[in-house]
Amino acid sequence: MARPTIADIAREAGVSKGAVSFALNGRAGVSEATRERILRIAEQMNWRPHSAARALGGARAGAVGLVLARPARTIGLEPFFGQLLSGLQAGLSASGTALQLLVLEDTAAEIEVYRRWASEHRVDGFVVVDLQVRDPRIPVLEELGIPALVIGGPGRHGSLPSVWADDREAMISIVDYLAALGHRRIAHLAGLPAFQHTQRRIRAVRDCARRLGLTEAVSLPTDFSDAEGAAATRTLLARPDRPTAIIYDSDVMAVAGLGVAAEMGVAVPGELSLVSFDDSTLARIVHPSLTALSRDTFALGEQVARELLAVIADPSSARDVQNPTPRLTVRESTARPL
Amino acid sequence: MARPTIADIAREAGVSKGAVSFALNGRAGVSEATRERILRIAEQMNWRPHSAARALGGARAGAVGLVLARPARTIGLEPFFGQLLSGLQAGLSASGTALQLLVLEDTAAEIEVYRRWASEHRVDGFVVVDLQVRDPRIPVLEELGIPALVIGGPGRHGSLPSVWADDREAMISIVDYLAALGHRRIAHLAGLPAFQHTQRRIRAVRDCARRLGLTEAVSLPTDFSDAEGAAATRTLLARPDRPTAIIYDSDVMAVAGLGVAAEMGVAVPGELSLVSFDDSTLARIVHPSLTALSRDTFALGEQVARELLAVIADPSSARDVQNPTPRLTVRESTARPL
DNA sequence: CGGCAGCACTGAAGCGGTTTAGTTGCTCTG
DNA sequence: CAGAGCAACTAAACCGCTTCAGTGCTGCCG
Repeated sequence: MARPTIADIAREAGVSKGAVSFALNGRAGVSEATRERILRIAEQMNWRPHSAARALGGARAGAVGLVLARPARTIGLEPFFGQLLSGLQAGLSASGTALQLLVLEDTAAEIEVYRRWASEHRVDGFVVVDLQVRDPRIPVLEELGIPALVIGGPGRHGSLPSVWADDREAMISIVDYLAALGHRRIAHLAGLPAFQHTQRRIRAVRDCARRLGLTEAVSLPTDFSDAEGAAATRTLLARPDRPTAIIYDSDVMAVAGLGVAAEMGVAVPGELSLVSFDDSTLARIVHPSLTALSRDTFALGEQVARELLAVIADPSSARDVQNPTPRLTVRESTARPL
Repeated sequence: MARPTIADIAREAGVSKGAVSFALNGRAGVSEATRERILRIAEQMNWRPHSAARALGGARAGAVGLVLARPARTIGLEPFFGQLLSGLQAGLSASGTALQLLVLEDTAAEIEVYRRWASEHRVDGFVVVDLQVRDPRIPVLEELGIPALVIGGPGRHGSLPSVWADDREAMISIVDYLAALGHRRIAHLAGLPAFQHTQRRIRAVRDCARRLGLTEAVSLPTDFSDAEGAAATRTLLARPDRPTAIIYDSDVMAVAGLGVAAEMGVAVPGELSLVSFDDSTLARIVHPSLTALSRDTFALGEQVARELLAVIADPSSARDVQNPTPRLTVRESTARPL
């Protein structure tokens, strides 16, 4: 038989469609004996719910959306996203929820997709990343009234629940570590200034430098690309009073910076210490391996999935959850300055 | 009004639901004047189709599936997938088709997902990657009778259409290039032997070495991980008659190998030339930058999307399409041997 | 001018579930 | 022992859209 339906099961079991529906969804309304009989028949007929039919009738769509507005090519490169994706799926698969992924170029298009997917009932909720300073996506999602979970914060993300890690503490731990090694001239290659996390990290560096009396700590914004990371590193290293340590907001930029140092004949870690704000296999496999801030991105993804599913099931359960503060993993790229 | 339906439009336009459906889907059955009136009203009411309702009634689900059986953490690292993903989406978005992505650990689970998604009507077709030697997924997909497009080949992929590039020619171009530089001891760090493309590349190296009289060309299988890439490189470089050139099946392994060479004090490209079979930003940002085989993975994704949509629209249009053979991009990691 | 093809459109029947308003038949209670 | 209360189940509506068998009406041809 091609694709049995609950009507087939009902006929076979000699009950009504409604009874079958109750039985299959573990709801009250059928006796334990009948439920088991129905389940056995469904199993034996190899029945599977038709996701569209379920989504109709106002029920859940059985999927959540993750929309990324980034240049297509950075997405494959950032290990962060792969890890996050896997974690999300691990967390979602428990409830049989699928993940709809879309990568596109800008925030305007992203917002359009939120609108479309929400009105097409294609997803039950969204995961929002790369929180911006005055994020235009927030009011749209609030207006749509669809469950959405923000990764990042604490910060302005309206009424939407979030999962966040303490970027500020993490950045302070890096600067403290470098200062303890004896570094006085520290530079920070930040990401896009439009992102909230970039702002927080820049502020953390500034505050920390002030506290430690490091007058020369600078933060330079970039677009997160390897190209700008390399260019900025080159500029920094060409200065007469070049920094003895550089902190990169992403591992890709850190690796690019490492390449520039090698090219310019600046010894790492002898003459220059490098730290990446993001850890990944990438940071481990280069030589010298990079001291980096390790966070469990996979676990973050799982946590996000759990929270989002909770909000979908019960919108009033929305809350902000803190993810453990990332810890510094010391490798070969940092040492005392000469 | 909350979410207008075609019934609302029909009432507003003073026609039947059927007429509205015809108008909105560009089908015959309404006059041009009526169609425009209906479209204008739909637009004005901000109507969007309910994807589930459409998928019911036997129509399309409006999504295709990409299921990857790989360790979760490699997925984020391989730039190849990110690029492919973006390309796929670029190709799919034209027809408003979404991509359902799932990453899981093994092929058995992958097959289970094919079965489930197909019977739940969640997707209209699948993209299949990492073709294996006797791929168990092929017969399942054939049996399910659902459109599926294989990336990779030419090879045994049953009746399923494919998009493929000539790995063999590509590998030969690498070996020829290295031989022309004067290398005689060439090693090849291959990927998982279970993959068809691994086998093809190994055969190409062997045939080419024989033709050129390179008796010492060896291929070592790995699991594509940076760890095995590094370990195998270490083993090779520790040999008394160590190779003067190493070809890596992936950029991640190549970067890991580069790290090992630096660590062991083997100069690249002075004492050792390195070539990666996969190009990406990664290959460009390390120092020395890696000579690599460049293919337009984004374009590949687009092409795959186009072909898959064509097969979904008309199963009889299934065919094998060749993607341009990748070309070698020479960078800093290759030179004449000492 | 009758007949017939073709166009524009209607009305209703699904698609495969969920949900709700009954309907039985039974037990329990006062 | 009447009536309430409940468990177990049925029947039918409904979700939003597609599809198909009609139904008028027009226009053209012989």
